[in-house]
Amino acid sequence: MNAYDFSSIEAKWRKQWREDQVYRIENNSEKPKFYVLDMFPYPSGAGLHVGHPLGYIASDIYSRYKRANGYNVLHPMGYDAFGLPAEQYAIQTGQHPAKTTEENIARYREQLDLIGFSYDWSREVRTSDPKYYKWTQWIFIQVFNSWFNKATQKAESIDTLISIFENEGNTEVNAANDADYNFSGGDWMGYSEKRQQEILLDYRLTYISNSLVNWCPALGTVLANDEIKNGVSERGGHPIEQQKMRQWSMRISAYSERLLQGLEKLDWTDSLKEIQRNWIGKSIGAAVHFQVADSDHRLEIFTTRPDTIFGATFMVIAPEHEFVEDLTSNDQKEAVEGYILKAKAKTERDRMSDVKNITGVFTGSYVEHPFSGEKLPIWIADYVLAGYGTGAVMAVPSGDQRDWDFANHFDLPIPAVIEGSDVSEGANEDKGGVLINSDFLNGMKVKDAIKKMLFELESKEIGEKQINYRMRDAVFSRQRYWGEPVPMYFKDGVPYPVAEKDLPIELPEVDKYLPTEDGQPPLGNAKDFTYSPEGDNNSYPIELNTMPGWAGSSWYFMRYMDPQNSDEFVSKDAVDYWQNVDVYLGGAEHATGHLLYFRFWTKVLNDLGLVPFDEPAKKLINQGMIQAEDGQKMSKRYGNVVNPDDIIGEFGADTLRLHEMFLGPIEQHKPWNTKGIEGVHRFLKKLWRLLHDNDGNFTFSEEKANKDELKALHKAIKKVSDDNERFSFNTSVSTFMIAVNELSDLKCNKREVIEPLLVLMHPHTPYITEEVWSLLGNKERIVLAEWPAFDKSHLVESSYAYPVSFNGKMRFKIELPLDLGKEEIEKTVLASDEAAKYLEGTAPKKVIVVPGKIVNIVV
RNA sequence: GCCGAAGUGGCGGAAUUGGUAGACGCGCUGGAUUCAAAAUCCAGUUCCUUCUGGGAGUGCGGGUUCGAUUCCCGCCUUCGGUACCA
Repeated sequence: MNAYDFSSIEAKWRKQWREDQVYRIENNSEKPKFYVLDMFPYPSGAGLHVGHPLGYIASDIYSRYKRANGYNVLHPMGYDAFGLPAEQYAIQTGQHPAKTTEENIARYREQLDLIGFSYDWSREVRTSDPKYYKWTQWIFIQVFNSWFNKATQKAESIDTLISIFENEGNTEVNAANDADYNFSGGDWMGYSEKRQQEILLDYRLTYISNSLVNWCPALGTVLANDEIKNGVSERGGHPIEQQKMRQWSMRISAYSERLLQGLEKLDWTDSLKEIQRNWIGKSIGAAVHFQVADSDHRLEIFTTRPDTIFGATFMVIAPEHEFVEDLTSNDQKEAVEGYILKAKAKTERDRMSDVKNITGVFTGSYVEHPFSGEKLPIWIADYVLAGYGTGAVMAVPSGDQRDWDFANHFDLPIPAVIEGSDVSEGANEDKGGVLINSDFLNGMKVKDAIKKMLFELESKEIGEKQINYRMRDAVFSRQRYWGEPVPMYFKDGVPYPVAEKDLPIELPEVDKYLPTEDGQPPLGNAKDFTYSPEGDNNSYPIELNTMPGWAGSSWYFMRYMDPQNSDEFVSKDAVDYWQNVDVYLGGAEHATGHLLYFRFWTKVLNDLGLVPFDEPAKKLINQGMIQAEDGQKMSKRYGNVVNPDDIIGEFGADTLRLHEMFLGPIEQHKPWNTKGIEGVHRFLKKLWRLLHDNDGNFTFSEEKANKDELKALHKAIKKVSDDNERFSFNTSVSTFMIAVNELSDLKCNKREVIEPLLVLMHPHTPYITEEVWSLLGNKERIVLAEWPAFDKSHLVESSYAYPVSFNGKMRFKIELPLDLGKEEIEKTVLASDEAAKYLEGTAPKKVIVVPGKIVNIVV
């Protein structure tokens, strides 16, 4: 044996570990469980660059560390394999996306294997595998067969709703729904099956609706709100249009409150929780009904400031508001129609870039102010959004800047209702003031005035307290090929779920991946894509939309627990043992997408009694991005991609792992640094030299370790344990370096010290530690070794070099026994020659002594 | 605009509970070894300075404290989220 030959060492152990199946984990164990999960990747054609494995390395270190500490650690990996790029490629080349996906996965696997991860690959999942998406479809059907009971704040089986309908109709039921009609139990019993199914669809947790969606013509599909950034598609940056389309949606809005409250008990970063809170967007206010003058209509508005109602001088409704036509007077008809036409023509982007441009039109109608009786004009303006609240607001120009801008532009009155407001300059949105010009609210503080007004509104029956959420239901249809088929067929225009025994509905073959000529999604190209339920000779059309990318990733963590189960999505035993994820690692960019849907599905499955927890991941760590050396994003386009395979070829996987960790804190963004890699590589060579003589022969000693050697070791045990516990893997690397430097200085290659050190380092650098471990004659793999116990007696010192400060500035050190009392310390320090120099003969004003820490002298 | 996170040497970063600022590594400088190089080793490396010493210093300005990178107030910059949410 000679120099540190990482290539052959790593190849040897890669093979050996695979043969020994050292990373295989059982569902039955006496040990406590621990679940460490990485966000699984989409296998793109470009392969991995050095930024991708950062989080995987960190989670691998943590998994190995936990395993060494006696846990049964579930640490799996798989692929989020459905997605747009494979399909775009298929459209261009005609290759089946399954084929390119397969190839990309093989490439990913090769790269991941080189790095030496401890994944239990027997548990791999792929969302595009029919054996997997069978259960995605099955969960979809469970969601379809559920409704949300607002009284219990839980999803329940649709059967309980049906029996309520049979007995008492829908007037009393408190459900999340889209039904704007009432019926009695008798009515229900008299309805046709079709009508009943249509009604149920308004209550189901997944439902079909004709709703305004974000249509992306370039991608040929609709997109969810979280897939749009700055008014264009996140993928590709294409323009978005608002369109009414028939879509499947999921009623995530029913879970707004629980998704919000659930954040409290999660150990996620504050910034990530804040992003989710903002996205959910809870606001507490009041719904107020304004009687439209000379009309039967009552205009319902939402406001968070009911106290400012006396400052309302006009109403504004969205261009899409349902009353637009009814409220438009004859002489305003032309103007209104022109305005609405213009508003419709604007894309999302135009509207956003047009914020400063104030537009609007008067309808010709008025409402009556419920307290003053004054007539207030109703305007239409696109600064009011149809999708939020009721799509109508009472405009209080002195209290809301947007209303102020609008009033200022159209010359409408701006009366102040808060003391001290300067309405000539702008609105006063401060909630700390006192009410004026407001009848019975005069002199009250805003908070009290809101309470009083709510009471008045409710007693006059013209309004009530209301809570609104910004988060909308999630569109669940994609007009694409490469996704899970929706397991629904249509009979008489009504959707029915496919029977469980007929799942999965497999993706049919098509001859082209584009929409059909009559505008159907790509699945419309399939021949005979129909379904015949048992006992029915007819065949019915199957839903042609596929599921969105987030479907498979919303529950994958459960499948890893029991990946081969063909009878259940996961067995009760497995999910009871493994529970939810203890540590989840991934990027913060999934804050409003994956991480919300992931929580949502978990809550639904929990409500339905299918899993015993209602949050998927207790702790979440967001790893930062590695930028290219030039500070830019690492991308093929800029030609600055660093491939981990190349680094491994030149320095080995241990060096790559160590270097990625040494770059800085895991959650921080940081540029790749090629120079620094030689430093960690040198360190590994130094470790190697510690155990090899000048001729390259392996050498070590069986002698007992002395005090200094044990001190160096136990200092490292303590520090590395602490650091690993708090995911500070960069500082554990520097601790290894310090330990090896000290042992090199001490010329210590004693087994008693080296073996525990190897175990400490093993999570970071599995290959070299396993090699040395086996050279030391160990038969068991280091992968299975126990974490060394820390013994603080090795660190106990009898004296300490006290830093002595004058006015907080460290001047010199003085070695004193640690058992010395405060007074003696003070006396000894003040009597020292060193101190005399700084005291210059004067007595100190004050002396602070913190035993074992510091001495500070004030002069 | 609003919300969140962060600003420390030439560079990546460390300082975990208010207690020696700059650990560890890179880079750089000088030296040893070598015919030479690679590799390795040793010493130095925050800045200023009148250099056996002194002064300044953790984005900027204040404050609390014997003592502040750490706590408080006000600003600046960078990054991330969000974008008329009533």
